[in-house]
Amino acid sequence: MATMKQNTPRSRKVSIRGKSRSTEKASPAQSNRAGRPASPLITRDAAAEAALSIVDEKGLDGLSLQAVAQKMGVRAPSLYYHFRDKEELLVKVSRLLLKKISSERDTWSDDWEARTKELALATYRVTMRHPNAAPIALRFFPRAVVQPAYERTLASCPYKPEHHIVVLEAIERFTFGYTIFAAAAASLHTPATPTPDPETYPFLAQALKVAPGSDEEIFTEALQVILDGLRVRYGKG
Amino acid sequence: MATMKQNTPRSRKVSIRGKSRSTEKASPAQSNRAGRPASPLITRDAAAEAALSIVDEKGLDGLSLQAVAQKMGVRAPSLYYHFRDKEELLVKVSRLLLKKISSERDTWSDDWEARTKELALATYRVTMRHPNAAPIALRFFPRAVVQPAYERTLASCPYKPEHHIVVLEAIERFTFGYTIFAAAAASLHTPATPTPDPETYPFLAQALKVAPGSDEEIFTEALQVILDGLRVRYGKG
DNA sequence: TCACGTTATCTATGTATCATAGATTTACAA
DNA sequence: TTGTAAATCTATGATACATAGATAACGTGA
Repeated sequence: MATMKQNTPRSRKVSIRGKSRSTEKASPAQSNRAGRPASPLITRDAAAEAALSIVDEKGLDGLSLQAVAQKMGVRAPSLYYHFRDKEELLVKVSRLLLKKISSERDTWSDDWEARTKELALATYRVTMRHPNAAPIALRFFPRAVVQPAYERTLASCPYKPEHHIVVLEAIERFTFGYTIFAAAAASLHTPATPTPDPETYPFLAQALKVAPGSDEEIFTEALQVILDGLRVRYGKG
Repeated sequence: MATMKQNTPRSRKVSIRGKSRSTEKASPAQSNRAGRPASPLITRDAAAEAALSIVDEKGLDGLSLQAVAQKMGVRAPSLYYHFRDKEELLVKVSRLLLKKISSERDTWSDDWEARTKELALATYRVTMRHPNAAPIALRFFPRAVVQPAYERTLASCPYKPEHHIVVLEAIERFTFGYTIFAAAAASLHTPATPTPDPETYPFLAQALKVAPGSDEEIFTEALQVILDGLRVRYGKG
């Protein structure tokens, strides 16, 4: 029996293993043998983080379970102990993105319009930091998760209840839609927007020439258009 | 020589082959032997149509080249004679969708705002007829193809050139973004929007109860919010 | 302290899909 | 009539998702 424990003490072995595995390329030999490790190598959160970073680096097509496993220093099938299938991992990634959005600020305004702008901008910024992951967020968008946020929004909404759905949908879908669209354009695989030929497309060419500031400024400005529109159309004081 | 033409005339054979192949499940034996057919069995357009119908029926995950080939009564590798890879087929599908949008109406208004609304609504309607295909349109959105349409829009745009980009982006991204978001919600894989518990989410529950009409009406209304916003913010008469 | 069930990984394998290579047959032009 | 190009096929390879079963450490109760 004592001979069974012949190898180096557990704690040491664990730390070595953990260390080498956290490096970029993981250990060259990946792992030695099967069996339960001293402490778990995989958590759902860590797997989601690994997946997100792979998507950031190599795009959606580069996201294989093997790549995730390699980044974590484990073998691909081990992930199935923590996730039913790949889709479940992607769901976790989409929630991770939502979490990043809500923690983009630590305080949020009380004023409805200010708060709305803050939330929209946070969504835009976080997504544009992970443009390749935007389609994941779109596909697995967890409606249930955002309900509390929407409830809070409506609670301080200055417009009449019969307009609430339009207000909510207009802002939500504009924000996510605009952002996802912008992310798709910034992502891989999308043909770059061609510079319009001034001869053929004089208005387009001119519009681009005198366009204001950054993409984010354009987003903010477009959002303001919606907020102005709501005020005009649904009253307020 | 005459003996070589022993079999039934070409035209007949073709029609038989074409007929059996155009049926839902294609011919049971799929095909008999290799070699160039009397007339081509595959066209790029037909393949895109087949792919779209498969996506409509079985979702994006159900879209395999084998499924497309089966629907056309051919073998999967034959598609590679017409497309470099699967992606090229998807590009074709995204153009097919754009084509359906522009042919949704046969006449378009001259008035800028009316025309804008028509185009947005056409986009919404066509996309919602193919919600599973929306991610394809998003991913392979052919910017170059829509440039002429945007040029036309700007040509009659009542606002100043320095606002053109915001106007264009606000409307384009709202339209596509809103639509794609709505499509994603209507598509497979998305957890159904949970009905909010009136106890926990009183505002949300109330908002849904007094919500106006159909989804399309909400979209139209939200679009009008933007158009109103543009008018307030950027003048006009 | 030991034995045993549980936990968390592994290896090995199966299956599906994209993609390529090369064979096969027809059309068409010289 | 004959040869070259066109358009399909079969056969095969590579890769990714997924499952099955083996393996080893943990933890708990006797």
